[in-house]
Amino acid sequence: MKDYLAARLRDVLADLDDVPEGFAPELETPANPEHGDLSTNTALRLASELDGSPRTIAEDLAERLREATDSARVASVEVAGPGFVNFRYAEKHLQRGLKAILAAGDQYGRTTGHVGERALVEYVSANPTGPLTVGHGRNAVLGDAIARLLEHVGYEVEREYYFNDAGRQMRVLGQSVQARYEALAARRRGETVPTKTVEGAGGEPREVPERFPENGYQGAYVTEIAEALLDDPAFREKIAEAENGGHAPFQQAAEERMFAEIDATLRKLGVEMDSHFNERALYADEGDRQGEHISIDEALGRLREAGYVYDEEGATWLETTRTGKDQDTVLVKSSGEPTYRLPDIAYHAGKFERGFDLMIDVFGADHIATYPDVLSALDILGYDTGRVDVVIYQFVTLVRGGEPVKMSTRRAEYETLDDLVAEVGRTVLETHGRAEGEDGAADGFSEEEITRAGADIVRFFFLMRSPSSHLEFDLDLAKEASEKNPVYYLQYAHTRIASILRKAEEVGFSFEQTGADGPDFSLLTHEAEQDLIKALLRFPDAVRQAADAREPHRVVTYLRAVANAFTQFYAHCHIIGEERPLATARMHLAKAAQTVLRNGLVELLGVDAPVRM
RNA sequence: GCGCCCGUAGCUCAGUGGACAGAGCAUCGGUCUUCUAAACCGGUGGCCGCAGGUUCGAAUCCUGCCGGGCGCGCCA
Repeated sequence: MKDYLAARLRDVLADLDDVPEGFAPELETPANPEHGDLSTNTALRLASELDGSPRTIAEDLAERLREATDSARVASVEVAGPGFVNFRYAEKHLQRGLKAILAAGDQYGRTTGHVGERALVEYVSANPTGPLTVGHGRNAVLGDAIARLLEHVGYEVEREYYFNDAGRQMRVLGQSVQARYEALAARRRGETVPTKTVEGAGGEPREVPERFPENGYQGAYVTEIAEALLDDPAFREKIAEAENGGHAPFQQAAEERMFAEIDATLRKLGVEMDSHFNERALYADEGDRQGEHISIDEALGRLREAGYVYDEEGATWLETTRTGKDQDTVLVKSSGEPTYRLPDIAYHAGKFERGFDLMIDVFGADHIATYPDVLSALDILGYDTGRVDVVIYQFVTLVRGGEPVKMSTRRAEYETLDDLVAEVGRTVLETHGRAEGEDGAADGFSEEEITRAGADIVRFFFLMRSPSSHLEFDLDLAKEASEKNPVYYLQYAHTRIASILRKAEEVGFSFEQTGADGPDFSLLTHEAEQDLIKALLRFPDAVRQAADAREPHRVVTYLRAVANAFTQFYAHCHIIGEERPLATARMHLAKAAQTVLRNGLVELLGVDAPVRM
C-alpha cells in the first residue's frame, strides 16, 4: 500500500511545475490514528519551492490524488493540520490484505527487494581461548537476528565466524593448560607441586603452579581441560612420545575442546554458522590459497603499489594520516609479524573477491577504533566500502540483585553464556512449576527444557534493545516468570490465539464454514478488528525497516503493537457464541494475527511461539 | 587531549524532521460463573542533560558545554 501510494504521489507530482529534480515523497504511519492510516508531508516540504502556502498545495495534491487513486484501496484523502495529506484505507483493501496474509502463511513478512544479492554476516568471531561470555552472547544473537532479517528481505546470507588460532592468546592458553596438566600429573604421582602467587579475580592473590604462564588463563575450564586430557590415554601417550615439552599439543587439544564448547553454546541459542574462517588461511602462498581469498602478502603488496605504505624503524606502516586519522598504523611489526590489522584487511578484501553485495560485521564497542583502518585500506585497494556495514553494539551490564556483575575473561571473573542461560532457564521453570501448583516439579526439569526456556529469554533480552544502547541485563527481571517479563507478553498472545482456535473448533466452529468466496471479511467492521488488520498489514514494512537499519529491536517494538492490537480484539470480539459467518471471519483474523506473531517470534527473533503455556 | 556511543517518566528503554512525547516495570484504584487474569481498564508521573543554531516545524539535524560508557600500542 505504501508503495502504491508513493507511486501515485510521484505521478501527481510529475504533473506539477517546479518540483525539484529527484524529490522523493515520504509516507509515514501517523502516530495518532485520527490522522489516518498513512500520511504525507509533501505539501509542507514543497511549500517554499512552489511558492505557495502549504495548505493550498495540500488541497491541490489531495484533489489530484483523489482522482489518481483506486477507491477500492483508498477510502479518503484529506488535508489536515499545517498541510498534511492523510489517507484512509478502504475496507476492501483491508479485506484483500487479510486474505493475502493467510495465503502467504509462514512466508508472510518476506519481501523481495534484495533477491539475487548475497550478504555475508560476520559475527561472534571470538578466539577459542575460553567459554563465550555474556558479551559474546549479545554479539551472537544480534548477528543471527540481522542475518534472519536480511534473509527476509531477499538476501542470500552466509554467516561466518572469523578466528585466529596462531596468536599470543592461544599460545598462552596452551601453556596454561600445560601447566595445569603437569601439576595434576605430578600430584597424581604423589609429588608436591611448587606454586607461585599471582593476581586473581577481584585483585585477590591466587596460587597457581610455578610453570603457569604470565597472564595465564585462570578459569576453571582450563583445569577441566587438563583433567580431561590427563584421563585420555591416547593424549598421555602422545605427550610421552613427543618429549619436547612444548605447549603445542596442549594448545591444539584446548582449541578443539573450546570450539566444541562454543559451538554447543551457540547452538543452544539457536545460532548456527555456515562457515568458520581461520586467519591462518591468509598466510598461505599465492598458489596455495583457498578460493578467492586475498593473502596478507597480496593485500600488503597492493597497498604498497597504491603508495600508502612505507617502512620505518623496521616496521611497515599504513599512512592512515592520509585517510583522516591522527596516526599512521603499523601493519607489520619490526619482528616481521603482521599486526592483527593486516589480516583483517586481507580478510575483508577477500570478502569482496568472494562476490558479496553486502558485508556486515558485528563488533563490540571495544573494536570501535579498529574498523576505520580496515575501511580506509579497502578504500585504497579500490573496493566499494559502501557495501560494508559495521554494526557496533554497546556493552552488556549484568545486574543481579540491583548490583552490576563485573567481568573479565582472563582472571576468571565472568559469567559465561552457558551459565546465564541455565540460571535464567532453571529459575523460570521453577517459578512456573510453582505457579502451576505442580509441587516437586522444580527438580524435574531436563537440561534440554532448562536450555530452551533460558535461551528464549536470553535471546529476547539481547534483542529488545537498540544495538547502540547499553544493555542492562537484569537477571532478576529475566528470571521472573510473570507478567513482568516482556517476552511472555508476546508468547502469551500467540498462545491465547492457539487456545481460542482450539476451543472454537471443539465447540463445532471450523475454518471451512465459509461461503463459496471464502470467509466474509466484510463482517469485520469493529474498530478493534480494523486496527488489528492494519497492524498486521504493516509487518512486511516493519521487517524491511528493521533490516535496512540492521536493528532487530524494531521487530520487538512492532510485535508488541500487534500483540496489543490482538488483545483489544480479544477483549471486544468473541468467536464462540457469534453467528457462524462472523465467527468464521474472526477465526481467520485470529489466525492471521497468529501467523504474524509466529513469523516474528520464530523466524525473526528466533524464540519459541508456544501453543500452550 | 582526540575518536565513537549514550543522556527521554522513580527504574529499564522505544520514538523513520512533523500534528497533543510513548511502552514495560514501580506506584494508586478497578476487572476472572462466557474463547487462558503470564491478561485487561483507569489514575499518578516529563523544562526529552544544558545553551545556542538550521527549519514552516527539532527528542530527532548542526555547534558548544556538562555527565556516563568504550576506545586511542610494533596487544587482539
